[in-house]
Amino acid sequence: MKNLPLCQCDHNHPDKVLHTKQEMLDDNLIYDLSDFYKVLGDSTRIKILWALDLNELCVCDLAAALGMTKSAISHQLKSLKEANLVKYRKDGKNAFYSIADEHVKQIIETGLEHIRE
Amino acid sequence: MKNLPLCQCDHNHPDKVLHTKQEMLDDNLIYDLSDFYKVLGDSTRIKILWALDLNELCVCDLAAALGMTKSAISHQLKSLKEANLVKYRKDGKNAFYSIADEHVKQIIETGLEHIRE
DNA sequence: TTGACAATTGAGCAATCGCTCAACTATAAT
DNA sequence: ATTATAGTTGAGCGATTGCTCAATTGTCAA
Repeated sequence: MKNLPLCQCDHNHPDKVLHTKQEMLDDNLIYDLSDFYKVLGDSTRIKILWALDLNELCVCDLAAALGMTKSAISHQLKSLKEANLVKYRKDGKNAFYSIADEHVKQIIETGLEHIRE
Repeated sequence: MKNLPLCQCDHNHPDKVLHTKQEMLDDNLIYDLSDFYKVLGDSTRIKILWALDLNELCVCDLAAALGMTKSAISHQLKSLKEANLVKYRKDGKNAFYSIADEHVKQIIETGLEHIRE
């Protein structure tokens, strides 16, 4: 049997379907939210956040601590900066990165809580 | 100048680098955590979670409410199930999905709080 | 001014992701 | 038994992702 392009079964629970449609989050908010979690959905970026939660670090130190190239770290820091998860200050040749706000730690803690069941 | 395979500058702040290495989360925990957030990093899955937070729904209702195919929804439900974000009960031909636990709503709320600054 | 180094950036590539499509299973009604 | 429908699954595709590599910028020291 062919799979129709759109499900035809909202005669099943039309009230629920309608209710869900009406209460659905705004599309832009959905995209912002999933984009935000997408940034957290990478092991390198989690490591960076964890490291920066311990202390402020320059790109070079981060690369050394994580055993990765400065380039790779810098690329990921860009994502984290755009998501307002980290901030930085320039000091001479160095760029010192740190956690943007206390939210971040809370979010990581909640995630850890969930996976630990 | 060539980019060396590993950063050589831990003569910069060797104490910080060492401290970061020592306090780094266990690798498996890092992977589990990023995998968990990866699941939340998709707009379709966020919509599904939001919908299921409103009321229990079958695959067909979800597909109707989100304007997607049953197949697409079913694939995503599989990810959500594996991440312990949703659970389901069978009733005749239907599979009714719902939110696995109260954690999920809290995680979404925290995310929303962050993106709203 | 020159050279060294921290950091950023863009192109490119392999791997992963989310969807479609088609086939399939399972249950219910006739 | 046959038919219809709910749901699952695997292959395959186009798009995205995370890294490497090379080039570049900016700052400091000689």
